[in-house]
Formats: sequence, structure tokens, C-alpha cells
Amino acid sequence: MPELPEVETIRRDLETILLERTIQSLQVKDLSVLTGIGPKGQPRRRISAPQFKSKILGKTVQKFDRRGKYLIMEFSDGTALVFHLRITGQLLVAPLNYPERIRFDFDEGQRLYFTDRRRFGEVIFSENWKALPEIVSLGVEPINEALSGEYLKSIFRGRSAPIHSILLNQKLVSGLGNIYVTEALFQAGLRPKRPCGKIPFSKLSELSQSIRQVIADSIEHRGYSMNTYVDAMGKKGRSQLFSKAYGKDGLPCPRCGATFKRIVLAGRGAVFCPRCQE
DNA sequence: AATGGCCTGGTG
DNA sequence: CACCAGGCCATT
Repeated sequence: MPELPEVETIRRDLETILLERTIQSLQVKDLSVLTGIGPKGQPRRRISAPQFKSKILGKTVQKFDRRGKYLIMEFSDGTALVFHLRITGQLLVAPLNYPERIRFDFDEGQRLYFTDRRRFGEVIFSENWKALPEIVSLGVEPINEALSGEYLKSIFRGRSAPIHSILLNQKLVSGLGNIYVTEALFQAGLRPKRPCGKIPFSKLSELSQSIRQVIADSIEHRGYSMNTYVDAMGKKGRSQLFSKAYGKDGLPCPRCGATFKRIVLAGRGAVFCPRCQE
């Protein structure tokens, strides 16, 4: 559930607390956070806790970066830890409800807890994070002019898939999940099922603005905290208070009063107003 | 392009 | 008790 605005909020939090700090010790309580869990429950990468520790101990944090939904803790020697929170992952500087899977102890007493109710979240150590395949394959960031009507036109051309599914594809646009795709399509007045290749340019231009707007607003509200998301201090965001369509199945549309409908596209729920989204 | 698997708390 | 959400990768 953490999408771009949630990850960005955590990034900014960590930046204020852990920059220039050195890792003194760490505890790996669940190795699968490091190896990942693949098909048939098999580990996706081969790494041991001692191996991981030897790479991390004594390193100093130089920068926190973000690419799509990935959060990167970059060390002064150029190596990095790349976090993905998937659905229920949390990065906290204060312990919360459930036990941590990894804990980092810093030189001035700060602690960083990685928790995850389920076990989809991952941490990858990399000597050159920008070259990781999962990073290289990411599409443009939806926070600035890179996500223009022209860009949308170029990635939609020749495709007939529903626009909702296309916008969830991280290789085309990185950082959007179900919440913000739902909100952006509502704001732009586009039906989730609309085949993306046949949308007029003026509408794409509008959509690009809606996406950027929805993301910027949510960063300002510090993320959507209906479920497990909290910031690095363990505090909830307020974006859920402003959501217009996501999670509103069966409720009246604030724009026209019709009842929101929910359909399933590529296995994901999409909520929309059947009257004012075309 | 669509489907299944990964995991587990929450809902029907 | 069965089943689903959620992001992403692997397989079809």
C-alpha cells in the first residue's frame, strides 16, 4: 500500500534523523527480508545474515533517495540499501505494534526498524543501486514535467489495455498504485476500463496534470493511512481524509451524486463513477 | 496481456 | 471456514 507519496514522506523523515549517522550494529530477525520470497516460497537471492552485516556495519549514511516505490539509503562509499515496503512494510525510528524483522543501531543511539506484518517487503544491498534491474526498468517519475501529455501519448500508443492497468505498470510510470491511479482517473474524468490507445491528446494532457496533482497533494498530506501505513515516526498521514474515489465503492460521487461502482481489472479493484467518468 | 504465487490480517 | 487485498515477479 505504500505508494510514491508514502515512500517520499518516509524518505524525508529519515533524512532529518539519520543523515551522517553510522551503523554500529544490526539484528536480522527474518532472513527472508534479505533474500526475498519467490515462487514456491524459494529465496530469490542468496545472502546470509553475517554476509549482510559485514557489508553494512560501520557505514555512514550520506543520502536518502527514492525511485518509484523504492527507498534508497546511500552510504558514503557509494554502496546502498534499497528498501521496498510492498504492502505492509514499515520503516520506523520508533518501535511500533509488531516486532521488527531488521533493526539498525546508529552511533548516536538512533534506531531504524524495518517491520512487515506480511512478508513481501525486501531490503537489497547493492554496490551500484542505480544499475539494479528493478531500478533500471522503472518508468518516469510522476512528480514533474517528465510525466507530460506527450509522454502518456507515447506509452499509450498502440495499446488497447485498460488505462487503469497501464498506469499501474511500474515500467511505464513508477510509483503509482491503486490509490492514486483511482484518484487521478476520477479527477480526469476517465473510466478505468477505457482503452488507453484511443484517448484524445487533450484528455491525456489533463490526465498528466491530475496525476501530478494527486501525488503532490498526498505528499503534502503525508500519505494515505487507512490501513497500515505510518510515517517514520509512527504517525498516520491524512490523505485518506481527502480521497474522492478510492475506497468509496457504493457511496455517492461528490461531483455528480451517482453511486460509485467497483470492477476488477487484472486482478485489482478499480472504483469509478459510472456517470462522470468516461 | 492475463493469471498465479508470495503472506497474513481481516471480512463474508 | 473460505477467500480476498495489495505490489511485483514469473509463467502462460
